[in-house]
Amino acid sequence: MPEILSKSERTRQFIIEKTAPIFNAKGYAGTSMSDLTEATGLTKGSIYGNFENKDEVALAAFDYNFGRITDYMKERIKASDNAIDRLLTYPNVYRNFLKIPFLKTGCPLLNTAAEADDTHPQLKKKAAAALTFWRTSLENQVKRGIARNEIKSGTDPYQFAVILMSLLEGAVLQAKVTGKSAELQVAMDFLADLIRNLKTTGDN
Amino acid sequence: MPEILSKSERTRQFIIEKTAPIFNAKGYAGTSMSDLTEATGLTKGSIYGNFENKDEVALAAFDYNFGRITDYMKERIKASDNAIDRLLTYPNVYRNFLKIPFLKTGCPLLNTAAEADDTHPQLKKKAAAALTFWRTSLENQVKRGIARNEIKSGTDPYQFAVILMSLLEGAVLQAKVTGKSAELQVAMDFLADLIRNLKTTGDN
DNA sequence: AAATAAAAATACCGATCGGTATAATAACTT
DNA sequence: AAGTTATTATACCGATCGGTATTTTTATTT
Repeated sequence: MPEILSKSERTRQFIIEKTAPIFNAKGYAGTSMSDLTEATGLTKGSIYGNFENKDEVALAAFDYNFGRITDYMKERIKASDNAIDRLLTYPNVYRNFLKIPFLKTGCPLLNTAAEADDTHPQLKKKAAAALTFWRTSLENQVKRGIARNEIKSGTDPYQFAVILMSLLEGAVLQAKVTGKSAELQVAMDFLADLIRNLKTTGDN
Repeated sequence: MPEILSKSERTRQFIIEKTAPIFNAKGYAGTSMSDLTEATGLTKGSIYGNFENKDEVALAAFDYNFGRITDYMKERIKASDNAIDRLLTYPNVYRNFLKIPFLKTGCPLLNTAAEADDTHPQLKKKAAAALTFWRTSLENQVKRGIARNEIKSGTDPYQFAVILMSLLEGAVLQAKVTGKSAELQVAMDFLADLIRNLKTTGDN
């Protein structure tokens, strides 16, 4: 485990960070190698010295983009100590989706899934894995809430996770294309109510 | 109003019908002029004789794709005579989304909105208009249901429309990328319950 | 500091991109 | 059926596409 990152490791990371927003905004097909050289200030020789081809940059960029939003959420979720408040982090954060700087170009999962499902098997696979990862994480949050008697025992973790994700992604899609967050507010209000209804009643 | 379509009008329509699925599958940036000549069997000269440029074909293709799903739903909705059953048409149809032939390449609204929001102002505008059209249509269905005393008077048409659309689009996104319709089933079950809960109780 | 290894820049490749004159052909009009 | 108009095919344009071999520069090791 190197204390100091080698030049190539640093450059590789630099390329990913600089190009990830471009891939998210323009998509895989819409992003060209010259977009990448422009965004990084590097030459094609340098980029191809660190990545095999455009695909490899795109795949790394997706991981980076998804990792960023995952970290962002994780950070905010752990600020709460009970299952209901933790779940409420999702509507609370996504309510302001359009104003979160690194999400200005949209949800990487949404963008990548929509583009890649019929065109790019490798990206599709990554998007599918990210979706499963997210869903499993939500399911675990619900399960833990049930175990700690904070969430009603009858709650179906899988169903709840799918509903939450559908509401988030569907509302983000609408907000992004209309430019308004009214849809986001209404959907997040609804989701917040759903979550609060998971709460165990005082008795039992 | 011509009884007989001119050659160019027929060719124009032919081009739209043949290329619309390609645009939906590959997106605007991912679809090339040679994709269009290949799909139609025509030459570039012919296509450019009927359309100004690639943009114009793409815009017409979007209208065609969106019109198709709109007609498809309208046909099925009008088979029911009360507001609840009419609304239930959405979960009933979308439950089988992956198996509906002309939707194999996904929801045109979802695909176009996701790609165009940061890249193609004209397509974005069309997607936004389609979204508003759909939402208004849903709102009117709810309002009519309230007027006819089939839907609870307290129901918020705007909120309901946004929730329904979010659940549909969000679930379709998940189903398309995972290749399974389990998410679709679960989300559509939930939506169907939501709709049934709009029903007026016997008393009032 | 010199030698060596690694990384980045340059210059180039063939292929494809969207688009356009122009020529050939087919459709309409009389 | 002949003449005219509209439509389609051919052949080509410069620009850009993703990618690579080679040289120059920069890191790293000795």
